[in-house]
Amino acid sequence: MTETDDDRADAWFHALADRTRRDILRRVLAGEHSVSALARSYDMSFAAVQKHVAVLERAGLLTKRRQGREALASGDVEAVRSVGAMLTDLEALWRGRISRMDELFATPQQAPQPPGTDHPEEE
Amino acid sequence: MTETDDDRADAWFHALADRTRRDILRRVLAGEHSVSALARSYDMSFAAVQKHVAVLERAGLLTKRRQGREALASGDVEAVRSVGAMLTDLEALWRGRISRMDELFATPQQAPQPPGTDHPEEE
DNA sequence: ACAACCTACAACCAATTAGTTGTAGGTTGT
DNA sequence: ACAACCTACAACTAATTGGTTGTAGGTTGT
Repeated sequence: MTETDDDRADAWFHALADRTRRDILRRVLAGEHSVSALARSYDMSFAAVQKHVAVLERAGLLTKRRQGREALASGDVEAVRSVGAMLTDLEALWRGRISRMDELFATPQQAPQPPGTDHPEEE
Repeated sequence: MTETDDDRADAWFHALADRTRRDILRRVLAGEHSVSALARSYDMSFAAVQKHVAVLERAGLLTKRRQGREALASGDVEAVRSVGAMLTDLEALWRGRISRMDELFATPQQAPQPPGTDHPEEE
């Protein structure tokens, strides 16, 4: 699998960066809804809503199960918690200045790291 | 001022939906960095990094202050917390779904809810 | 004064996105 | 069987995005 953490985070935040999708997510977290029931709630075509649902599904923020002719969508609260955890990690960075400490202690010369984690000079 | 909550949330999540911007945010949460210092950390043009910083700034996730010829960027942890709070609200919606299921089992008869009487807290 | 540096912004390009309409296939009730 | 319904996906368009290069103005050190 080539799915990196960054890929997952990209998908999460991209999915959340649209108010219609956030609203859909709210509804399916509160309870199961069929795609067509969701579509009736918005002033756009069924296909458009279906695409939004697909984006949320690809990001892992909701799951669908098939019941007869309907596709019932349900929010995945664990995924939502994972996104929240990412932000908590950001807060921790702020609190602890972890990045700066790494630089000061762990790198006598320079740091070999994933894409562009060079040392940012003195200021 | 016509900045709605949705506009703000759109900007937040859009800004976070790019791995370069998330990395920049990590750095400036850990400590102040000049734009050019940031730019040196990534394999792209200065202008590209500057645009990413501008996106984060417009979203309110970082602030810049001018010192001499440098623009020093610093992460705004309060904004990060606000984003986290949005996700917590989403979780609360999900918890409400469980409460309603409880209600369903608990009250086979009638269920006109007197507002805010009970507050089932469990996970 | 002047070269080196830092920032800002415009103009452009390729790729992606959010919407549309249209078509096709599976499910349900009569 | 058939009409009504639900879903999926393709094809298209307009707008946005993430990158580029180029230009211009302010700051610093010699």
